[in-house]
Amino acid sequence: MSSPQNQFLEYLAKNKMAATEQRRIVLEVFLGTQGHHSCEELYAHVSKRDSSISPATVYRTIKLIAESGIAESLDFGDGITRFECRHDREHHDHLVCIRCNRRIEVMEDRIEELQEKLACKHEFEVHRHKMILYGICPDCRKQ
Amino acid sequence: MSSPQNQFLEYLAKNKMAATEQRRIVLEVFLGTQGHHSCEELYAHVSKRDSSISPATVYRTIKLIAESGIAESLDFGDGITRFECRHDREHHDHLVCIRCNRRIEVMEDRIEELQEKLACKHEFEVHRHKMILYGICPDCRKQ
DNA sequence: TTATCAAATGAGAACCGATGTCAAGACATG
DNA sequence: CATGTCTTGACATCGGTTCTCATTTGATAA
Ligand SMILES: [Mn+2]
Ligand SMILES: [Mn+2]
Ligand SMILES: [Zn+2]
Ligand SMILES: [Zn+2]
Repeated sequence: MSSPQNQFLEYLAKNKMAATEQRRIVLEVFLGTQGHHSCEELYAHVSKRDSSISPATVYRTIKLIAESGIAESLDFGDGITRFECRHDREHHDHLVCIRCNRRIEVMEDRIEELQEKLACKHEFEVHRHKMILYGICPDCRKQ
Repeated sequence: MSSPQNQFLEYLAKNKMAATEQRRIVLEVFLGTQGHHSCEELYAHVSKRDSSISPATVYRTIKLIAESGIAESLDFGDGITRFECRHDREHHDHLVCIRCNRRIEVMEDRIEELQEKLACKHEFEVHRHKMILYGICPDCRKQ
């Protein structure tokens, strides 16, 4: 498997899009982060590297990065779209603490299997799914 | 179990809120609908009954109806908050067609159980969850 | 009943993440 | 290089929702 940088360049080439300096920088900054980040947060990091890059370019570029398969967009229901890196990572879902917003990443094969069966039963062809469990995390329960 | 009307009145009384004509009408209109409806759609129906009621009141009231437990707010990820009636209905999740937006309601006890176990494993106290499977519905697959 | 006053309403402004517009600038191709 | 298209930064605009505030209404007590 190629590096995310090459994967992105291939995606750009295949779609006849230019490999600009801004796109390279946004990708580098994104790859340098961990967790789930909003465009606003990414823009703050990008600005430190090159303050001339605009928020609009960050919005545009992270969307391309997601379309190339390197990032996944996440919607935790608070009106802010976040992105996380998909490169060399397995699929997972999230537990979200409604007190402190802590997010725990989880994966349960049997749930995934049952989701597929459930869809199959309705002759539905699943492309993706979203499963979020909202509640109180261990730390917040102790308080 | 009392009627949703009484349940709402009890909720209002308990929170020292007035049982206004507008609130009664929005509830009646909401109860008269089936499926998943946005505030804009509800407002259109409410207007037919009483054209003096404002959109803001519909937004405010449906939120109270949800807080009272009669409605549930749904987020299918398209930026529009929808509401569906919870009164005398079991919990369910949704399959969403990314072509025609058709929504199929599903319920799988084993998934619900595994979700609870999964949360338990992380010492997480689940309050609610969201599970949506996005894909192509049977009708759209045939095309 | 009627008076009282906090609560709710309608109208419209404001919010805010995100997208659109467009002239100026940068990239790929020869 | 020169060319033509793509991309960019700046800024306007969008749309669902929330806020603000003067006016009206409903709950409670006289
Ligand atoms: Mn994650
Ligand atoms: Mn439903
Ligand atoms: Zn927490
Ligand atoms: Zn369909």
